[in-house]
Amino acid sequence: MFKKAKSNVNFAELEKEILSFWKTNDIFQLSLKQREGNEEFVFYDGPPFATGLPHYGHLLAGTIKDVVPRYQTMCGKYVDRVFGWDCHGLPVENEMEKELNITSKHEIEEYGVDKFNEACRGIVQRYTSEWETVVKRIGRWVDFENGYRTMDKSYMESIWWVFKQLWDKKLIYEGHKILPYCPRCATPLSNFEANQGYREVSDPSITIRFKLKDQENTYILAWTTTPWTLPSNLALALGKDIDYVMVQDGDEKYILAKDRLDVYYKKDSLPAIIKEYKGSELRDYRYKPLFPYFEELEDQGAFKIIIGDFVSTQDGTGIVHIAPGFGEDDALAGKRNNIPSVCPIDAECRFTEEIPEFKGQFVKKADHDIIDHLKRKSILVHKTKYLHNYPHCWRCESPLIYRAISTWFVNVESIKDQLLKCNEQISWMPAHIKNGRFGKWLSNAHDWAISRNRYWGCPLPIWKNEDSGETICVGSIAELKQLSKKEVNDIHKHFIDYIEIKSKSGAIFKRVPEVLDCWFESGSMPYAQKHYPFNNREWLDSHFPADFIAEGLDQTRGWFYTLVVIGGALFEKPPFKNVIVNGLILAEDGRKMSKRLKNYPAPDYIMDKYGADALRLCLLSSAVMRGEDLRFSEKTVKEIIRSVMLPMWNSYSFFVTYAAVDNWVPELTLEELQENLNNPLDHWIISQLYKLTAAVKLNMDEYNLQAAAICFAEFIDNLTNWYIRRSRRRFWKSQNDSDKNEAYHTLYFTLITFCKTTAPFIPFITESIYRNLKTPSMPESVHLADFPILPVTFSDKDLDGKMSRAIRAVSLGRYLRSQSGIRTRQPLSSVFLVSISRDVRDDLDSMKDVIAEELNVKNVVIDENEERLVNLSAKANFKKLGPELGKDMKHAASSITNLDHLEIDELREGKTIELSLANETIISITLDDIEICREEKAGFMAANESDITVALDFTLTETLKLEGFAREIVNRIQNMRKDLNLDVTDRILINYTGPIMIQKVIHEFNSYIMGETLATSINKSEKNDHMETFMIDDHECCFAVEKS
RNA sequence: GGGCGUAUAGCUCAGCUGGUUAGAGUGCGUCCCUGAUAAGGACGAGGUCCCAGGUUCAAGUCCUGGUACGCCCA
Repeated sequence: MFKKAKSNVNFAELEKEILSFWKTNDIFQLSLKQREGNEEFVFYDGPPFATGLPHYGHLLAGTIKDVVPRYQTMCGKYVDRVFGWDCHGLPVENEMEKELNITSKHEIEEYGVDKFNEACRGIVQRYTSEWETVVKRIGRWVDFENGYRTMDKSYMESIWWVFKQLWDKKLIYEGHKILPYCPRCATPLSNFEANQGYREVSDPSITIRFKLKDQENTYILAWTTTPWTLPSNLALALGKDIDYVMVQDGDEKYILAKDRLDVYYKKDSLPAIIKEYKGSELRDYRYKPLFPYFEELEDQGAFKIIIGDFVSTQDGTGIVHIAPGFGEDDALAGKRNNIPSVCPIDAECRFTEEIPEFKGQFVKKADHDIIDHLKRKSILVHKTKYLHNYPHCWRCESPLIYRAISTWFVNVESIKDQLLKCNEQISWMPAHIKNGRFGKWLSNAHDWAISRNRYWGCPLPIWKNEDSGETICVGSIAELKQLSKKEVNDIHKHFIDYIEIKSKSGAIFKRVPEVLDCWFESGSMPYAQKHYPFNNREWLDSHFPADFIAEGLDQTRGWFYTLVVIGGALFEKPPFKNVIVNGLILAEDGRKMSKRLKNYPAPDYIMDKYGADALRLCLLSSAVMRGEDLRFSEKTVKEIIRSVMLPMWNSYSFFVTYAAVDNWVPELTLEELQENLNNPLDHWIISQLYKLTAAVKLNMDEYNLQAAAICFAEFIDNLTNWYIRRSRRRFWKSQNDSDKNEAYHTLYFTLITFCKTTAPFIPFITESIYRNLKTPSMPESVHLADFPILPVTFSDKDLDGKMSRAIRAVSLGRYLRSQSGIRTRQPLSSVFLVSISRDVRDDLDSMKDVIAEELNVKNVVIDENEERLVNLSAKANFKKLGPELGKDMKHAASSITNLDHLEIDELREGKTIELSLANETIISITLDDIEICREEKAGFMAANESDITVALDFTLTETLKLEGFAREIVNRIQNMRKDLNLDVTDRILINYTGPIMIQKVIHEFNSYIMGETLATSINKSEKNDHMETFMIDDHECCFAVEKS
């Protein structure tokens, strides 16, 4: 016996009950246990930063990370799901600094690195309970208890192992490189960190003049947006093929790009051009340094004109000031031209004593003073503001400085081919990421700067002898113990910086101060999460690469990249086989979601109001599953409630209502049922069910979650608005005949199978429905069931076609009724279904009953003589004729349009017709070469769509009219039943008053009315207060209904 | 400046390898139906398929060049 379902369901409440059911009964654990020993489906969970609360992006990725494992589990796989936390790095340090009211590295060291790091350790778990709450609320099943943390000793030791592997493969080196550097955090950032903070800023844009040596009053005009780099200027770069001019401006001569003249001079006062050159002609010209600080470097090749391919005439003067210590182009050009490099700034980007005039000033702040200085010396010729995108520190928002830094690198460029090969083996969703965004990024990969001059992170396991520069790389804690002869329990910076290694010769090695980029740590996750290879040595053989990972588009240069670099370098394999890359969730206004702007509804609010299922399905049905942006709005969640959740619930509620009335229980299996189906409606919905399950499986196996999810609404629509609508009466028949039993079975299995199919997507509502519908022999949770794979014999394409023709005929009939103004409740004598096609006629004939009932007509007349109702014309079949005729196509099309009725008939009889075209070509055509168009004849009540024409006989006989009245009366009484909240099985007593006409109807259709409304009596009485008054056509009548 | 993606109805989006009235849902208007439904059905209005060239008998679809937006990198 099934419990009745609440008709006013509250999904959020229902979900909370399900959550507690899962928890109490340990369903997640059971779902794993049930598959123990089966083939594994390996999933890696990318660790979020342990600081900050989860937002929609996390919910989205979390949903994907839930749907796929649930599906794979239902398909029989064992899917371990372990949560992870990214605990190290600047995000945490930053949070701690704020809390300690500290703003510089200097202050951290004063405070004490040990205290600082321990404080960091203390706060990383601050939000874990909030995370757990939200992740669980959205319905995600994942193991929190055994989650990995990048700060755990075991995890860190594996990182050392990874590092040592790279070291042994000679993929780690120390180098100087121009890197984005945060002056506040006093650390270089990786390039992909730098770009997280691009923002439009206004910088000074100045043009300055460099006096050429050996030439009277002649200046080169150069341009820069970083005045503070001018003291470090060591060269000027020109484009080889760019045209430059020397112009006379008063007493002075200036050199600049020809294309830039009109920017510096007004059109009507262009200066005289004295000379023109290509850039290459000016190579090696020498100029006088602007500042005296590095004058001596002239002997080493500085202060001359060089050629650079990066020079353009887009901005400035077409002449670029080169400070090799402060720009990637600059450094490279300097190296090529044997120009030395200077970098006169300290760790916090303040000028050193090399620049005495500005010593101690933060470089960006010194811009102003430097400009002033240049002005006084008459070096400055032009000054304005320049708006451009400039990178900022992604944590503290300081503008970054590009500067030469000593850094440890992974030599990614040397293994690039390897990595590209790995990428070939990865299947990306959406596919274009593979050779697009990710592939392109990989082919342009630079060496990866992995050291950070910070504190809270996994230390680089490198010990260095200051004098000789020799280095030792340590690959494990045991190795460190052995080399140092010290006890080691924790390998965070503040524990191991004091540990020294003494070589046999007595040389002392000290650890280098840097810690690792936290992306190196998360990229080591496949190994470190299980403390590989120190533990679980064999584990990796069967758990690498992962079958599946999923993260956002922003991880292209993040986790996806670091996983591939490390996996590729270590094992020459891609670390994952399939990846879903989700897009960004934007606010409804198309902008980023912003707490400050409050331009989006909080996830809690959405889940409390509509439930997690609706939110999940809303996300899963959208193109955000294919890496596109989603404008999220409450409306789209509501739409899911309307189109899927409610109709699904109502179908279920309908079923249990009647099953309870009849005490119905299933006796057959799905297979037995399928073999014994008689009613075409049942056959049809089972066939639709087959189509649904097959489509969901196909799309899930291709990781196309969106395509799978959008199938649900269509199925639900077919179920509610055709199957149940047309089958409704089959459930009321008072006797348990076999058709009724068949209907019950069909709807029952349809609901259960639908639940199983959609359970990975909407785990709550499906669980709730399934739990009520299941028989004792079925698993206690839908998530312990197998994903339904229906035998192909369930599919009946023939019937699908028949039904869709019937639906089309009905829709045409409804159209005719709406045109004529005769409502469906008014029975009509006949509908004419006309088609020239025998197949169509046969199909419609087999669906006669369904059509008659739906259109409320007494007779269905099938006919082939469509020409009585429609005019025929012909149109070329472009797809077929186009390739054959080529240029003649246009002429043929117009000749075909002119075919008359008789010619069309000839073609339909199978004859071939010769057409002579306007250009005198003769072609012969058959029926296949044309498409027949039909247009309803004026004056006839007919409607046509392709090969079906429908006409209705609108003649109303007295009997039909009376029956129409009877149905009106039934309708009014049913509405009253509903208003009284009567149960579907309640019997009623009817009293009425009305004119003679109504009395006649009630007399004649007495048993019909009573049967339809479950009335035990219907009596004429005096009008009283309990009665409701209705107008039926022009007849006023009153009814009173009470429960008998 | 470069890479990748997107651009179709008021809104959210479908549209397969090019084929002739460009679709759905929602919103709006009118009508209809209801022993499950918070629903449902029918019809109507609403489109220079971002722009400009090109290829082709035929372009929303392919090519080239632009524009706008998003993300990423300089």
